[in-house]
Amino acid sequence: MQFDDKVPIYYQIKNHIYHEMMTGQLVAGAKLPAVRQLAVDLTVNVNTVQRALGEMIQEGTIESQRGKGNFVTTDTTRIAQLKEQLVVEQLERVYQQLHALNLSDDEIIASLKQYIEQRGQQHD
Amino acid sequence: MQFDDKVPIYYQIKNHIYHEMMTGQLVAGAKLPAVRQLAVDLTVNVNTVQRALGEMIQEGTIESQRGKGNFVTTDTTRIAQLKEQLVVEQLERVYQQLHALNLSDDEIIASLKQYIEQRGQQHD
DNA sequence: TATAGTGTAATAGTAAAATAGAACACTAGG
DNA sequence: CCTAGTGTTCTATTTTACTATTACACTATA
Repeated sequence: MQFDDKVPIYYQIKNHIYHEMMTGQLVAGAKLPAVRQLAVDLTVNVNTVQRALGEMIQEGTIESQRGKGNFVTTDTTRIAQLKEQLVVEQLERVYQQLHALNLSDDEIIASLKQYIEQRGQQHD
Repeated sequence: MQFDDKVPIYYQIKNHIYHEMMTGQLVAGAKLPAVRQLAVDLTVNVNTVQRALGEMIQEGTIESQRGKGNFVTTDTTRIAQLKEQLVVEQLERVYQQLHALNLSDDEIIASLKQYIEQRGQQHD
């Protein structure tokens, strides 16, 4: 996996797992790969994986069972809340950043539309 | 100034100065505060300021004159290009992140609109 | 009960970012 | 020429993220 060196790896691992939860690669109650396997897959150290998982356990996203493995929470409401929270965090950040570049509300929306339209002509 | 501990301070200082350039607090050709003064203003070490400025000098955003000070480039085209680049970088990031959370193109635009509308009812 | 697979924890070492402090180089003005 | 204000550079130290390695704790099962 390739990482952005501007943000901590353990933080990017969290986002990676969120991604798999939101896209259905990891459904509610599903067992995650073993921490040592994740470390190999992501080409990082076990402790770095553990740090990411530790925070997710703290926030109730995944549940740990010693000797068995780590599992996505079965609380689907919790997962839905998490997704909403992650989306809003992204929106807040981009809004703040573009606002700081002196773009108006309308310009922010327009620039995103334009970006996605142009992107659609080149990708997918 | 308050910093996000998830990203290097020198990097946030660059964004801070970009912000002032884009909002007209620092016009083309304007003299920046002395590095030691900036360090005080931002409650940060001189070397950290210098690292941020060094990168901006490299990319042609500001020009350094030993003994005189640091100045915003007079090349307004360069500044306009920079703004466009910074905007696109933000759009790319938020698009990638929201796409990773399984939002469609339309959902991404809709969620941003909704966020800005709701925000407008509470702020400014 | 032995063993393999799992999570957890602790120690030690490396690298990058940031800090603190000092020194050096240049400019302008008295 | 001297001095104050500026950018520039250097060394040393601290902190944080990450890595490497090992050990421990628990579970399932042959």
